[in-house]
Amino acid sequence: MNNNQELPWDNPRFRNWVAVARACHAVERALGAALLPLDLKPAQLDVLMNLYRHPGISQHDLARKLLVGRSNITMLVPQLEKRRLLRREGDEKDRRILRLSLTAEGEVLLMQALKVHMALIEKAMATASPAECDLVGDHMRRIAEVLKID
Amino acid sequence: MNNNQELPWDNPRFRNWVAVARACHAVERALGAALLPLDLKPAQLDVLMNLYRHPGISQHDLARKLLVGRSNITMLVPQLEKRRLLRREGDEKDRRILRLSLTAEGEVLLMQALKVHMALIEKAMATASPAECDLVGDHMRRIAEVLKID
DNA sequence: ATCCAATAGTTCAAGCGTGAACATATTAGT
DNA sequence: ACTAATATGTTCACGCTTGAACTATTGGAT
Repeated sequence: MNNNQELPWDNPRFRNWVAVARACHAVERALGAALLPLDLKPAQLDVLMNLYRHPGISQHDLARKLLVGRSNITMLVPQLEKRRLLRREGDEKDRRILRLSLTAEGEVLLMQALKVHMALIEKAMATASPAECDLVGDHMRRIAEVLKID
Repeated sequence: MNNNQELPWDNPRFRNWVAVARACHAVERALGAALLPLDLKPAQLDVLMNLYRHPGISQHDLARKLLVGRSNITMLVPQLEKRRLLRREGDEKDRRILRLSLTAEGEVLLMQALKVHMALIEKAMATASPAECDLVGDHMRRIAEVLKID
């Protein structure tokens, strides 16, 4: 078995990306555990966060922002609607579109969940200086750009 | 609705972490698409990569390295075993343990998959200098450390 | 020796995410 | 106006991952 190609583990970019993926995975798991008391999944929190930032967003746009399929939103939204965490209203101009927004209840739960999320991220990111932190963020935004995400 | 807590979006650490999570998600999806021709899922590639680096690893240790449940490995391994990509041998000293290792076939497929993976990572990471890249990697390894991963 | 706790792996039911196929509504071309 | 293409959301079957309950094996305590 002759290595006629460079082995990925010898490549700094590859090794560093693996570290990124592992850290991401670890944080995701920790977040899932930390949110258990609120009976909220990370994916559901992502929805609430986006509704807070973009009230009245359509399901289609929400799916694009979350990098998931449209059908996923269809499955996700009714759960949150039943729990009165969000509202779903048909657009008057375009009757294909359903516009989503947080209820007061949803906003309250979101704030509780954000405290948990923030605490976790603080703990994880505290090991780097603000400047390093920004550098990491800039790099990641560039990656998302390269892979054509808006 | 009075903001008696700092909003996460005002916190650089939080915003930057969100960028990390999004980039990770984007790369994962891109990798899944790029591996389709090889009929290999990212999770399966992770297994093959770990077997290459740690031949004879037990299923339990593999699960810990991949940050997944033990049962996940139980479901994952037989598929790869049927495709003759890996071998599964009982430990002689401890008959509870099944030791996994790549077959020659598995190693060939792994190398093909790594070419695909490398190309994607190169494309993503190329937007940063080697020094920045290492800084990102170091930060992420520290995060994994904080969240107690070995 | 015997018993008990810890460890490795498996099984199973439940939940999540996906893409393809579909229904409905809108827009553009002619 | 009529038709075709496009856009939004839903349904459904499939595969992945999980955690709890289970079996088998090992090691240590008494």
